[in-house]
Amino acid sequence: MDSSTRSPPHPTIQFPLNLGCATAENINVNDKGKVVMDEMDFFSAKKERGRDGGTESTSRDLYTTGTSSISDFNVNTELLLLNSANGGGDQLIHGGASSNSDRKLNSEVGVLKTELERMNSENQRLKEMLTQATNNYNGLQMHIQTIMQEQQKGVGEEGKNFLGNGVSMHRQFVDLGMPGAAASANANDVSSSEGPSDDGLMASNEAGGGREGNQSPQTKFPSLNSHCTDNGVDQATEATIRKARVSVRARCEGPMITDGCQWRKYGQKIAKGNPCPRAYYRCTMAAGCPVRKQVQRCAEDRSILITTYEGNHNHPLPPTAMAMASTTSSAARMLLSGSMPSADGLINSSVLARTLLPCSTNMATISTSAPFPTVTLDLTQSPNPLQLPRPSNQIPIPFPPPPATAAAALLPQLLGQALNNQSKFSGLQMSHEMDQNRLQNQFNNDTTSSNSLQPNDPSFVAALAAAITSFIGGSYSNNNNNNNNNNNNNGNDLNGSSFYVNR
DNA sequence: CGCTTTTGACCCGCGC
DNA sequence: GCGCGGGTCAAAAGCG
Repeated sequence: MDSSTRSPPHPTIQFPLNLGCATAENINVNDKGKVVMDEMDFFSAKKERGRDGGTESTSRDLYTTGTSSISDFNVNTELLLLNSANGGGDQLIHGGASSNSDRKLNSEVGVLKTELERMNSENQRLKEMLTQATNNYNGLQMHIQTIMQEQQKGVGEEGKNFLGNGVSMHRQFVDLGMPGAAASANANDVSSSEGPSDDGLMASNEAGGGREGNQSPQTKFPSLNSHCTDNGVDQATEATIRKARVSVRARCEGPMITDGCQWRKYGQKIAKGNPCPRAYYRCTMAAGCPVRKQVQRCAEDRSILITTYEGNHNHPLPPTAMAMASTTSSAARMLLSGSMPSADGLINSSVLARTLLPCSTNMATISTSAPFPTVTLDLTQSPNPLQLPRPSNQIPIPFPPPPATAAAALLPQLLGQALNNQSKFSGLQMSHEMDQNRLQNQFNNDTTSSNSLQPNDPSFVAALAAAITSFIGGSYSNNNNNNNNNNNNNGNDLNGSSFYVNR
């Protein structure tokens, strides 16, 4: 694409990230005007010593031992100690320690050695604790999935599941042994690097080489019908979650809203009933990521862009992308949990809307009557979708940024939280709650220390306000991480959107 | 040259 | 069984 036509980086939610190395020395502005962080040089000390030509052997021995693997970090204490005596190592080795100073030095070395051994053992103990915690987490997750499966069975016995597409649900749940199992494991491996996360739960059910649901697993894997492993349940649930969708309606003049992810267009269709083409995108931030989205303009109002997300990422995400990812995950899980069933398949939005935004109504709709259960966020109906409960005048944000980008980035996060709260009632969100809280804390960072934000809670609203304020104040300088997401997300200046903050 | 976009063809589910 | 519509594939074209 023509880089000259690119719009300036879009503001996104700012996530103050202090890695302890953000000094004036390692923040540079590259030739494209972007602020970049220098890589931390953990070996600078080594270089220094190497240049000095001094005790290079000491540092080399230490570093080469320690950099083979982070997890297997072992300090060669013996070598270090032998050489650490400021040139006196030879004396220690060759028995030259006959003086009092040498004996004193020797005892100090012994103390240090003991201290290092103690720290090593402590490190080992911490690693064991981490392993145990991970195991506990996995066990809980398995337990949750089992409960979900039982609940699904219970619903199925009633002859019809809440999604209203029992046949396809059955098919999806039988998709337990799709060849994507290996890919799923890999996907989980990827996500596990960031700790417990929902991201890894959404393994691709298309990794088995095909379109989901196209081929009956009963014909492909007849033996899978009779028994289901826990792992299989996970995959089946993930496959089902992938069917759930989150739709965002926002006023946007550009081709897409910015959501922090990288997308690649793979198709375009003229859908019935809408002269505007529907574009199909898939996430390209990681190979095999199952997340897709559809982008289509509203037929009635061409300024409204409808973005529908499907699936969950199987890779680490930038913070702004996490917002969307958590939304889709939460929405899918809520729909799966059946916590808000409705006889006619259309769920009233009031509960969700009230939970989502106390001051706004009728902007969130959940529909299970569609081919796929869909949560729709309408950012266009209310002129104040993010109206905050402050008794003051409403003013539009006095900045030229694309407001709907912020709204689109914020609301999924809120929706995710709201949906999560809804889902709590079904008791199915234990692990996800952890993720949500983690995300929420990250989302709010130093603006709040809440461990369990509630959308109805004033603290939540305050946190939201802080986030928006943060977004407004520092958005332009914090968008580089997320707007390397190629050209797809560029040019979408959402000037026509209605996004206001009361002050 | 590699990546992305375009676009016609193809596959599949669903309703009649 | 047939046609329609949604979704995806993949070759060709475009672009930097």
